[in-house]
Amino acid sequence: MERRAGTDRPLPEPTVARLPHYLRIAEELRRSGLTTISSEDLARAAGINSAKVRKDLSLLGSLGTRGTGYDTESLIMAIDAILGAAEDWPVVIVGVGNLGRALVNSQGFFTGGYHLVGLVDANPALVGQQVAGMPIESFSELEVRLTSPPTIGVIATPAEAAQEAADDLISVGVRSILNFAPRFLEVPYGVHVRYVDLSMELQILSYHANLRTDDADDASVTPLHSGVTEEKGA
Amino acid sequence: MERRAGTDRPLPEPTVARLPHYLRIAEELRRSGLTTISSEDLARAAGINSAKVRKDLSLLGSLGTRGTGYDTESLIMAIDAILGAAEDWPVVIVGVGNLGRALVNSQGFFTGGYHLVGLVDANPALVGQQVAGMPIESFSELEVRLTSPPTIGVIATPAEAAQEAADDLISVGVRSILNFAPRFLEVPYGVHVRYVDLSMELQILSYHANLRTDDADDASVTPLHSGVTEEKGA
DNA sequence: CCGTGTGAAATCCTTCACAGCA
DNA sequence: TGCTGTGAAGGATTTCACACGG
Repeated sequence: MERRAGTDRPLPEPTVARLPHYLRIAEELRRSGLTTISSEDLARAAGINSAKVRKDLSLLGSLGTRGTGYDTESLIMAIDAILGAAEDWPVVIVGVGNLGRALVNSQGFFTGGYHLVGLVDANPALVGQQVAGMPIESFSELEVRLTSPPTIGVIATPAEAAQEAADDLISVGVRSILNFAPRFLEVPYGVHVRYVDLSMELQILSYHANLRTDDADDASVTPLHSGVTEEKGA
Repeated sequence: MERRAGTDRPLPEPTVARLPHYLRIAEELRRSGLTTISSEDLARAAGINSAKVRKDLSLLGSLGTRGTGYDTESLIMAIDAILGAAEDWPVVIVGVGNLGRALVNSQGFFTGGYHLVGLVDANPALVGQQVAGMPIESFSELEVRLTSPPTIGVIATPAEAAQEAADDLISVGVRSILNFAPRFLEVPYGVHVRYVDLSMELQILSYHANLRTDDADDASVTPLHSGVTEEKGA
């Protein structure tokens, strides 16, 4: 395995969060048959400014051609390489309620680079049922069945069950967790957690709605993904 | 309507994004019967550091008591006031696929301050069906029925339909949009958009998994919510 | 004595602006 | 000439560290 191009130090998180956007846009371009794109156009499509695009992409190496722009194909390959999108990572979902089911059935969720290898629920009434062809198991069943640890664990349980789900996932070797439960997770050093909290998103939006109510008018737009990130470990 | 306490200028976005966490933690404390909490403990529960907590809360006014900490009840009231969580905002969901259904049925999504006033889908086959007691409508039906604009619009359509959904929502007066579709939305000045992109979350996580593969070990934890935000308007 | 509130320092990210290559 | 790559400037947020009030 080669190291990636220009950089050696880890990319800034904001940059990492934008890479999937660039990737998606580039893939769309490819479908449209376009072979190059300028930072200006990429920026427009992503809703950001072109300097940010250039800075981000320059961190992946020298992908562009002066006077021309970025080659669609090279862009896709470079971002794929960084995000590991070529790897087809195994994913386990814990918690098969409304959200868990929606994720399993959702078109886009497992697009490109991810496949479901397990569906776990603590409710014995659900164990044994099938969702989209995948049987629901207890955690111990999963543990016995899997030969290698899933790369990513998705927690879609109620808040009360989230910490235990995390502990279980970590015990089978998961080091990256996507947590939909409204709970902060305590995890050991080296484990990565991302939080997606749907009700919180509404609250953040209503802050702005509320501003407009009190005040005159406000006028900013919050874009592309939310994101609080806490450093654990160090 | 009174203005809020200490501040007059809008809060920094990272602070706004953390307020819902503090709110949730404070509500839990209240259920546990605790009446005060220190910035240190709050920080631990939120997975951040205490200076950040104090800075954030100081922006809402002087809520704490030196030597003691923050009063749970005052904290809740202050954050509720800022987030408009006492208002019970009307919400419309566009796109009743897997995700849309999951949101409608999801416990936490409409907790505290939000209620569903409309469910829209462009698919005529779905219009007329009921989901959790709410009938699915076409957009024009919604438009005719509503007397006042919903505060928040949630887009849970496929990517191709997202821009049109946004345009429709804006045409009925929505100024805050939560977009689950993997598409950047073009919106006029003054409209707020937040993006939640599930497949993107996996990609961001696998970046870190990929790092661990190439390198030795990495050890950061990405916390509380992701977030890219683009400034539109100004 | 304890823990908040807060200037000041440090860090991180974004934006500018332009040199340099195609 | 056009557009990338990038030092340098600017802005924003986090963290430090400590004075002050309870």
